[in-house]
Amino acid sequence: MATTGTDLSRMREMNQLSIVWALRGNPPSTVTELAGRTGLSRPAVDVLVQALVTDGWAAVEEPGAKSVVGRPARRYRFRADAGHALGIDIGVHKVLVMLSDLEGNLVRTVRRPADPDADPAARLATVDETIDELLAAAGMTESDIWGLTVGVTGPVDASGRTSLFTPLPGWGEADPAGHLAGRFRCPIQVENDCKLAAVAERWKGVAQDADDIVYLLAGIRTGAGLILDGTLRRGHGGAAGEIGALKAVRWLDAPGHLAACPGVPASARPGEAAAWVFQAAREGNREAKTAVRRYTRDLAVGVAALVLALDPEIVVLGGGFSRSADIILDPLQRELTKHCLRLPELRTSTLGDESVALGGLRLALDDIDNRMLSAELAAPRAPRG
Amino acid sequence: MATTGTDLSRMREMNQLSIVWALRGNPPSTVTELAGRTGLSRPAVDVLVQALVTDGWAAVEEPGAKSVVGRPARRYRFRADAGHALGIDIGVHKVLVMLSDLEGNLVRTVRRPADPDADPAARLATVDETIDELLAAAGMTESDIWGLTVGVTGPVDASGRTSLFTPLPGWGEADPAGHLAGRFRCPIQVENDCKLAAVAERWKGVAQDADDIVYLLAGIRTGAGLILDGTLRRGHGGAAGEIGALKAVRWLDAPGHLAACPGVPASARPGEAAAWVFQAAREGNREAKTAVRRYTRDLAVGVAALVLALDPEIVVLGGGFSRSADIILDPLQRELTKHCLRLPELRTSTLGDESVALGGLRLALDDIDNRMLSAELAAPRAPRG
DNA sequence: GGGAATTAGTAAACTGCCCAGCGATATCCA
DNA sequence: TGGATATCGCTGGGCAGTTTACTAATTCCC
Repeated sequence: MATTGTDLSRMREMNQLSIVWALRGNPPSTVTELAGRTGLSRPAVDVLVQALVTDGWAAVEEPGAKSVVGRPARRYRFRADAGHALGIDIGVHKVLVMLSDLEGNLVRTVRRPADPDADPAARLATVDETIDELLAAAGMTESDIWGLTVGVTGPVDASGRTSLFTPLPGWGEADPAGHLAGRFRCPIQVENDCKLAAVAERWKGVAQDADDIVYLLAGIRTGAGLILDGTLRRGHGGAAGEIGALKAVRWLDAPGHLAACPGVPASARPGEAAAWVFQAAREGNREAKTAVRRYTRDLAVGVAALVLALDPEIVVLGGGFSRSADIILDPLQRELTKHCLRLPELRTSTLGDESVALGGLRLALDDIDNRMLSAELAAPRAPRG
Repeated sequence: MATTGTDLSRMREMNQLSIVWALRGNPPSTVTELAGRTGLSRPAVDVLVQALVTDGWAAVEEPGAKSVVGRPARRYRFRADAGHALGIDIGVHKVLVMLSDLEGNLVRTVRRPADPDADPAARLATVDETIDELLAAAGMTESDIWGLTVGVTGPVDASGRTSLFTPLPGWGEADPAGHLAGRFRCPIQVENDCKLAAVAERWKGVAQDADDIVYLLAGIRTGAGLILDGTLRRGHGGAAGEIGALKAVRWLDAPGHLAACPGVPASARPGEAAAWVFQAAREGNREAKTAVRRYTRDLAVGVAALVLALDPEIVVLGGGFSRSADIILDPLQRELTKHCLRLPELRTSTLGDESVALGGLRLALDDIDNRMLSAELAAPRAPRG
């Protein structure tokens, strides 16, 4: 811990930041309210917030509703539109890009389909087109983006590559960060999709109240993302949560139990087959119920390993199959009870397929915050890393 | 993040703390050196360090060796003896108590044997006697101790109980924190022994350079402790790392392969049996080698699960069997290679059976540091939580 | 409608802290 | 003994936040 000395100017910066933090996420606030939140005196807040206004970080909200006694106070709000962030989900079947302001309010979302067999160059071209469409529709340029995160499948190493393995054809050689660095000057993060989905669940999903979360991606692929002490865990090589690679954990084969269920229409694609089985199980089809039981049995081994390793507060069931949580949740819970010392709460994701892009937004916003905390905040422009 | 406003007095406290941090762990320092380390000006450091001296946190080191040109500078040192911490290991066969000063320098260690079958009351009585002996020998009283940590077997919940399970007879009902709170007024932590050993390895052991560590306790019992991002992970219920509870992970049975090896002397106690097998394997005994192979095969499944779940940088092999690392390490590494995506480095603990008490010391010292950071530091007395 | 009550905005004086700079001091070395 | 070098101790200046007091703008209530 290299606690470093402080002087007056740094103190002023810190107080200014504390006012930014007190403004953000709150309705337009009076100087008195800000003084209460920050612990500073009213005159101090006054001069600091006025500096924020002249720098463009804050704006005066004119009177509005006046229903209290005394002189009506000026209200200040954080100018969340001073900067923006992008969350980009490069999936197998789609590219999804979300744009938010500095407070995390969604400004615009653009989705484009992607060919599952597209090579990396074609896929990145689709990403570029999607970003083009979104920026044009929002009336922005690359320089308005202060940070962005790309979500991809497979474990991501420190350089932003997915060298170990990935279901995207040829993607091991792709360098999305390098590609996007060609047009964006802001910091670019690349992260595994499960990890981003986990972040999203804690931000806007069903796990907002928990600090220790295992996110389970249950779909055609199976994966996991871990949040411990409120922070995303990447692991030393970015491969945390890849428990599916263990042979004793039958995650690779687990979805096969669904596809192999007798009665599945021969023409069904993988995702459709699973949906068919879940629906059949719902209607009482014995063979479908067996298939689901086998699936959850295999799924549970890996989940139990993660639960025992990490002792989380909540396990979030996400991914495509979470739409059929009504069928999966009970058998999964029964299986987990067999394995675990202490059963964490099981919850079902409600974010749908936007979770990866959403988590990417959160990570980009966190990065912007960190840069604001370390660097001085001058006029609102992207604080450089 | 509730960044709160700062005023002058708080700034002074922070600067004073930054000087404490700059003094600590360094040889006696001149004002100029401290100014360089903290980024503060010389006069500021001067007045702050003098305040530290009058408060008893620092002391002047008189001249000493003078081999430089110019007027010799006064040298100040941190008074590490202003307070002390205890690390207490309540094991099955022994009670070990270690005393250190605020810099973590070991002052004294006392060890007493314990009856493996002793009930909690008798075991706590042994703990008390050990502490008595140590305090008397060090010429201290309970009030000189600013923080202490107790290491016990089994997962420890938030209340300091080991309610889930423990190899110590009757220990599930024991309340070591409550017992010690009777004589110590300082904060008392209770923690799982594997977790403390992991902390010790990062502090003074073989994993000082790593932030993501899996500590493997390999002995008559098998267990694990996790350090991620440089911090001990307890899990929401304190049961992180208890992967051995998974049936697919054969940790409970693994040591059995050693005890069941043909040729083990019938009279041997569990630990001696294992030592015999390792020695026999070293001498080329085929059956012993098979037993070791089986042991490491079972051990590796759980380790692989932890490695895949967390993607650590280093796996530390500790516990009683780590004395035979020369025999275990190679087969373990071979087994792990089969299971893992990316093999972390395997290292063998060198701390012996002091690691639990040592880790307890570190945790107690960390707690003291945190209290110093949050509270103001007046005269040196235990900063209250 | 007008005064009391209440709350916000503003200006001044005050305190505390760090910094820059200067002369005094202590030691070494030629 | 005197010069070189580096620390020590002190003083004035600047800056940030607090306190205090006063003015301004409303609402409430008689």
